[in-house]
Amino acid sequence: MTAKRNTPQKAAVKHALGEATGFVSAQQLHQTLKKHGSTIGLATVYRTLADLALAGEADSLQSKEAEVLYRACTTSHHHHLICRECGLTLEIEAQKLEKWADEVAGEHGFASPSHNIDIFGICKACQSGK
Amino acid sequence: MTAKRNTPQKAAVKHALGEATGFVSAQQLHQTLKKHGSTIGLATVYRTLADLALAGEADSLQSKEAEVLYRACTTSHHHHLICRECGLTLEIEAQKLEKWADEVAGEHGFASPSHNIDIFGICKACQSGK
DNA sequence: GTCTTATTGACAAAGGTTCTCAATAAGACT
DNA sequence: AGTCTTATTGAGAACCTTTGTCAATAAGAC
Repeated sequence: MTAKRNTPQKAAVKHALGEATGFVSAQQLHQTLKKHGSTIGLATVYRTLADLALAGEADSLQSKEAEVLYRACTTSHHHHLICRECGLTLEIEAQKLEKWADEVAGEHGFASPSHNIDIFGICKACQSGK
Repeated sequence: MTAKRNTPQKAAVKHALGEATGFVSAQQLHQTLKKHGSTIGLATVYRTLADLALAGEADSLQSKEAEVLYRACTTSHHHHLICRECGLTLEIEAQKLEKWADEVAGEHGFASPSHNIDIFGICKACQSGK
């Protein structure tokens, strides 16, 4: 069996991802880690994030600037409400929505439906903040 | 005022985008255009597509492979049901959904809500086809 | 402690996209 | 038609994120 090993690097990435508020890029995480004294390599950050995303311990999201953003999250299926200014992220559930999406797919004869649903806006703090 | 000019290149990109079924990448469009004898530059294709997207004459979408896909579309707001196999794309409307997304944003104090909603699946043809 | 091998980190590709800039040509004005 | 201004083009370089390479390291098992 593929024996996974626990390394300080993986723990560091996990921790840094947990500390971050909202979504962060692999590059940002790498910078943060180095700033805190780590000598971790960029490739390792990418590899670890990909693993976490695969394991369902992190959510990934394509930003408009063509980079992938990650965020620590619960493993259950959910969507996001994201502030365009500060990156604040709320997890939202939507049973109705899941059902709706699957229904629409079914109506048109599509099998194995999946979906991308993310809502963006400006959060309260950023509206009043400046 | 910024005076836009009408060039054969822009017309060519528009036309090629209209001919394409489903979403295509800038690179694909560029290949297609060259295959048809055009000497258009890659940068021009990118620029034109960005303009079209801005003008609401084309829809853009981030693929999983980190490239941006474009598609000619009606200017009204809508979402997509996309086949993962062949790229067949249906435009779908969802008044309820729009309302729901805005409500969720409002409930959490978010202003200027917008959203990304795309549904993926395997279309009928691809299910039976092979 | 020793051994095996998953993992690391530095660097080098590999994409997609944007920038640069001289050359071209669209539209306006005669 | 001819001239002028300047938006636009095309070729390539530059940029950025991401993935691959590979010798060196160290985690876990014995």
